[in-house]
Amino acid sequence: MNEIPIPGRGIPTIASGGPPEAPPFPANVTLSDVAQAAGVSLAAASRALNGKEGVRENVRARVQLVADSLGYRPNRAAKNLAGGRASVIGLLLCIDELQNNHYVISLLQAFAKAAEDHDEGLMLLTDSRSPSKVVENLIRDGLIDGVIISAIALEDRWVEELLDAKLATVIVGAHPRRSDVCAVDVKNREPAKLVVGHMLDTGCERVAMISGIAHRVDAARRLAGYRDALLERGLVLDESLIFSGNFTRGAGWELCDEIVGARVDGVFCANDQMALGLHDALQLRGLSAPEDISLAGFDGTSLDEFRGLDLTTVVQPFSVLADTAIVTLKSLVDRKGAPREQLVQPTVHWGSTTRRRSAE
Amino acid sequence: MNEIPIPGRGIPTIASGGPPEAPPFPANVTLSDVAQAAGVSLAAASRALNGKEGVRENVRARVQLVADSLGYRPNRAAKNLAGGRASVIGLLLCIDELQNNHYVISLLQAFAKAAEDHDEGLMLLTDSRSPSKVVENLIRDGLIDGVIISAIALEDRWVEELLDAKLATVIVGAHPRRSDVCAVDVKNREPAKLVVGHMLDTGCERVAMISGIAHRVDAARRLAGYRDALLERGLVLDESLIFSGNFTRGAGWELCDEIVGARVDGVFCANDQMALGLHDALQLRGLSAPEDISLAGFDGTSLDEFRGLDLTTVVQPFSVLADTAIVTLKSLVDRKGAPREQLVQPTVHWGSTTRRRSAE
DNA sequence: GTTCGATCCGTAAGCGCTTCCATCGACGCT
DNA sequence: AGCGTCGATGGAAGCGCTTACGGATCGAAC
Repeated sequence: MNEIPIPGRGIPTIASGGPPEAPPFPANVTLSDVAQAAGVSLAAASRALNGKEGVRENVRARVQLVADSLGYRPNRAAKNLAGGRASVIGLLLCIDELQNNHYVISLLQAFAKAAEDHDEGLMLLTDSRSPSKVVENLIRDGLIDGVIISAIALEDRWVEELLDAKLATVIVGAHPRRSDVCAVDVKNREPAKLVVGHMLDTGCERVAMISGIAHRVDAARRLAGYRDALLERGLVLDESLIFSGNFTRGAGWELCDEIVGARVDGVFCANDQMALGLHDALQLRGLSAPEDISLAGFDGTSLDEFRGLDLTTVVQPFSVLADTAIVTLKSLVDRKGAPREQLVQPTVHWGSTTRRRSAE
Repeated sequence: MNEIPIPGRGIPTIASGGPPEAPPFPANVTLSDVAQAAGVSLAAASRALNGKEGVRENVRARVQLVADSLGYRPNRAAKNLAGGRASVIGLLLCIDELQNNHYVISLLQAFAKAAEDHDEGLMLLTDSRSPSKVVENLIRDGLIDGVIISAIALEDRWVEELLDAKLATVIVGAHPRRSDVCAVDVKNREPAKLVVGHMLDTGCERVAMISGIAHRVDAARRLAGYRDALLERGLVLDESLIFSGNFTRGAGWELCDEIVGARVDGVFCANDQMALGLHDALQLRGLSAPEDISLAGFDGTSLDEFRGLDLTTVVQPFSVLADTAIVTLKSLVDRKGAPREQLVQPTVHWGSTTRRRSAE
């Protein structure tokens, strides 16, 4: 079954040179090698391997089998040049965020993994040049099929440029302003409401929120979730309990005094980093969660943080996010169309920093 | 001067279509466009732009000028296919380290910037597949000129595979076992000695060290620097003051008790993250630096950490590291040869966590 | 049995670039 | 003046792939 006739392990390429010097890997197998071995033409082999029509199913299978057993790997440069997909995607993110933004790092990590899974190359693109410069490069270089862009902290100009340049683009993590761009995001509002609701249901009476950067959509949605929870329970919304943060650890740290002063018994932070900062500051003041203050965050990026803190948080399914984005981008590149906005469902990790429901 | 005759802003490509639909960017300029505009052959243009010999200097200048004014950008896919450099380099790192290892993140960031500076594309490679798989892909895909590999936390097999596959390779940050690989690293021993020496010279009498992962070369060198400082001052080396850490924040945190118990008045940590962990733990016990214990780290990755801690640390010149590595890789790719080991000089940031020399 | 259409497949033309090789002119020599 | 030499130059092949395009094959319908 597996026994496809392979033309001598030494593939019929150029004269194979002297006997003793074996190449480190089975010498490069080209599509034409595969075609020859499978007894079909170059064109047919290409069609077969790329799932295009115009090839009988049994031929396709045969070619596929031969390709596999020969260890054929398409040359991406050639593929791209000839007009096909290069199987390389770009990931555009704000380079400065890399340093301290756990969310961005998690995203990067997830995309690195997901790209491998999809057998796509991952080119790292950053905003260290002007949008138009970068976009220009991308188009001209011709070795990227599409771009995934983390809207976080990137000006809208980026998206504009990318779209105007007719590059396949998928946004991750924030709502697009334009109606012609695909976006993949996590649900923000609903889980925020869930967490805050839980805090209120388990004994908290004054739950504050440290919000994120005001103009960011995700921040707004999490805040909305917080409001929802309060309103649903008929509680009056105390605007003074909404502290404005900026998604950094420092923000949580610095807001500690104010928050303690506000005599709250619970704090929902728009992301984990702020929760961590707040937690540390509280600890320094001899206060602890959940005994003194219930604490919750968002993102799930601090779960790997060193032991000692088991934060309640809304865990972003980064790998799902990345996977979805890549699938979407691929279908965009193949002009198959794709849903404009996809929201994936996060899970809530109930850590030790919030009180658990006593009954149940 | 700038007035090179350009053949109508609409470059002579395909029929330019209707009048109103201007392309988002000056339509793709190919080398042949440039050649034509400059009045030379394709071959000559290629040679001119690539700095190869066989072109008169004035011709080269003219071609260059035309290329610039036309906004020519070589198509990397084509370039690569034809056997030239693609101007894309791979950066291989341990994907799991990305999450919590500040050093790796800084490295990544630095490389992203440096790559842009050198007009190189940056492909992110990870160790989520087996070395041979990855290497195989690289070779066959044919769109990478060479690989930079952060030896940190990667098994030696990676380097082996890469080298055996005859891929241009540069190691960053650790000493190679093989003598045929180029490496770029920061000086470890000397600055470690400097910092520890300073602690000893400014009042510390018992300086402990939290070492890094034992088998790692950088860890060993920093430890050696610590020893150097002690020995140089004729102090007896107390092995019990060397605590073994693992470069994580958690290690510093957890070693706090032991360290306090050892009644030391200074601690040199093999990296900043451990210093941070230790600092936090100390703070929680009501101890502070440098009043109670002088504290120093290594890497310089925590300087951007939220305010409140100004750690004394050996700052790795990440951008220099990245730049050097890329330059080295390029010359390797061009078969120009390169120094086998390059050590770049870090700077010491004297923060508030160590006592400053009273005089001076 | 011929004709038509659909389906499968092979031929060949590039994609944009590098590089080998032949050409060509200018120069220095006898 | 004639010849060899050498550097500058253009022509053309080809990197590995996709994709019109057209030829072959087969079944069905007349």
